[in-house]
Amino acid sequence: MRELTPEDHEPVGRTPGERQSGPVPTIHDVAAAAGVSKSVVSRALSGAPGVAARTVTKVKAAADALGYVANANARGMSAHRTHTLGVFVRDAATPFYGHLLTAFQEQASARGYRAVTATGSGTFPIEEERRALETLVSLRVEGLIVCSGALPVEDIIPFARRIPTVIAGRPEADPSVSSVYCDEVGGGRGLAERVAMLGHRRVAVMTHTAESSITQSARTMAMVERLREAEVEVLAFRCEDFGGDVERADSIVQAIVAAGGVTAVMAPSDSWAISVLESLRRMGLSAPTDISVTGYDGVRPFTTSLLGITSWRQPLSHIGRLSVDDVVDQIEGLAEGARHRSIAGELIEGRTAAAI
Amino acid sequence: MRELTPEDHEPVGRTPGERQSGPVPTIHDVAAAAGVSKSVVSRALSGAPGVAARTVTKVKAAADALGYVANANARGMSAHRTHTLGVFVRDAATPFYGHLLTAFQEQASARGYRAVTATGSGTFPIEEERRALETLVSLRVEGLIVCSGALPVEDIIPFARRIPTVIAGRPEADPSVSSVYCDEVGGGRGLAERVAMLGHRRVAVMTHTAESSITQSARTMAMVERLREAEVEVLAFRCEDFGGDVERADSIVQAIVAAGGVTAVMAPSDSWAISVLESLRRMGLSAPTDISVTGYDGVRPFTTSLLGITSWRQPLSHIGRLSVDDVVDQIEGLAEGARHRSIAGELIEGRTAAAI
DNA sequence: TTCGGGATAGGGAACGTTCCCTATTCTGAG
DNA sequence: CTCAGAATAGGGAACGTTCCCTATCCCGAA
Repeated sequence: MRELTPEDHEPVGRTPGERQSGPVPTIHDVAAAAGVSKSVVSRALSGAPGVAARTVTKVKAAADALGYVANANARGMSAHRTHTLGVFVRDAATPFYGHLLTAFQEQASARGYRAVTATGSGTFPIEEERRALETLVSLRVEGLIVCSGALPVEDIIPFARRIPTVIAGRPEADPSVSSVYCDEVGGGRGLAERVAMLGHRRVAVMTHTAESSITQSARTMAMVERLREAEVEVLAFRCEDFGGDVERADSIVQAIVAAGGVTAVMAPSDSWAISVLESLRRMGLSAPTDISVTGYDGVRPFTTSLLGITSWRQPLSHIGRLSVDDVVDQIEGLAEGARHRSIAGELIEGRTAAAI
Repeated sequence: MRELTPEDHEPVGRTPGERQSGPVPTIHDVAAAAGVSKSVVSRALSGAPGVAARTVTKVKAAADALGYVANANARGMSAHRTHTLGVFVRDAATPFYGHLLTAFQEQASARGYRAVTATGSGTFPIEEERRALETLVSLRVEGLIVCSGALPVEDIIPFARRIPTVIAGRPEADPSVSSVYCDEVGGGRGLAERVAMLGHRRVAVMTHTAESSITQSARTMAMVERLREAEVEVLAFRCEDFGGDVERADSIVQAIVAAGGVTAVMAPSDSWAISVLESLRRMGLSAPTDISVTGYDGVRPFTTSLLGITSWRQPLSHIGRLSVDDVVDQIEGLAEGARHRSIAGELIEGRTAAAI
């Protein structure tokens, strides 16, 4: 995208600001308007018993008229409950995290909680992620859902000791934090099995180290393992970055082609698979004619039939739902201790991988 | 995606929960640990003057040792400031909103604010969106950024009267609320001009009503207008849903093909364009050979060269940045009143639209 | 008529901060 | 040695709620 200059945005108009109604009304304002005490207002609006029906009506009318919205900060202080879940996702712009976010929000409200989200950006330094969790804690959220392929579990544990926490979307087996994830080993192996069954004997796997992505390293290790079991020759290529960076992809694909005889490339994500396919295209090659390509994640819009990526689908809405259930169960004392749940994914039969 | 059964997730393990360290420490705990008063702790940690250097060191050490994180609720109450911006996006799973979210977060932290996000899901009823804004207000955010193609401005104005507010990513000219958006008229017209220049004389435009999407109706109206100016015959097809729903797309595309002689389809978004391309594919047709197709938005991953969608790019990170600047300027009294800023987008020359 | 007791309303403390104001300590000049 | 005044520390109110406890009201029964 070209850099936009200041000239690109034209002020269309501006009107003098008349912020009305003065400061935000408090419970005292409502009490005064309704001619009752603040205690009565509190009970009337929260539906607590001990208030006459006609008083409730009167109070509600006064609250509506003033546009009263109770101060959640004060409520949190006094009631020692915020009914809020803190969600951290590494990169909201990625469809993978975006879908998780939506699932969290839906299930949280189904369970009677609000979800407050803090986000990073793809290139977030780890230290910033820790600070984001701290921000969430400062809001006194009652539970924490952490979605980051990068933040080490040791950085999460201190928070988990204080607040019910779940690590979502990545394999984690630490006994002190709950986790919900799509079975990465099963997924990596399943997809690799498919590639082996298609008859490929020399396969390039794009790998991560655990430092750069805990999730993706687990699945790519499983791919390598399963391919080797099928006596397939495996060539590993490091791709430490998160999404598919153009130059990175180009150089990796060139190296793969230069290695000679490779008939399939297994990318660690759909995003990377797209970058690989783009690189191949630039080199005048295409999948699966010249070389097979697989992705991983299986989330819209990557799954469009136009691209037909052969991939492995992670049931994100299910992961989201179970994650929220886990923290809420912890909060409400319905569950004791950390639980680890691994959910099965499934193969997406695309058109980018074919028999040799 | 098939429905996952409970059998799909296997508990991997569970350990007895030992939530340590008791309740979250307060400023009093830190004060006791450091052997000073709470006032000194407050000043030491906030960097306020009037505390001896060695006391600051001592207090910080005590706070670290206890894992003290100040209660933002209490701080907000006392200081009458929360340094928090409330962001509402309609559907976090959509790359369009996801990118905006990232931009908001980055610019907010650059300006010294934290951003708290509330999300809907594509099918959010309007009433729920209003409640989400109320939730944000209850947190006493200092500013509000609203991103929803659907929520009518009348529902936003009551909030804008109380709190600095900006409507982001959609054209809005109401004098009482700021807005930042990509020039929808310029974009719709620019893309239509391109289609006309390619020689198309009979074009299908997929339109929205303002009720279903304020943003998309503005751009499609501009498309229709510009095409008519070029004396191109325009056939309008309603597509009230938000993203590209498969059956919906199929029936619309069938209607377009049945209309006969249409050489180009202008979709209201890239998401819809993909659905249209998929439908065409199912019908054995392809773009641009049989019919040209254009999208709108120009955001990753829709912009992949593999799809090569002819589209119009909205500079989302720029929109995000200016939106945050606008609310923050309002909060800090650097700007008086509502401002409307329209930012130019640009044509993406793809391969799905060609000369007739 | 009086009184008990249920229904309803009000008062006040507490939550964890910040911020203002006062108390104490320290320093150096006269 | 005394004292002014700066530097530093501490005390207390306030923020807007909730929640517990007490006060008031009203009704019916004795």
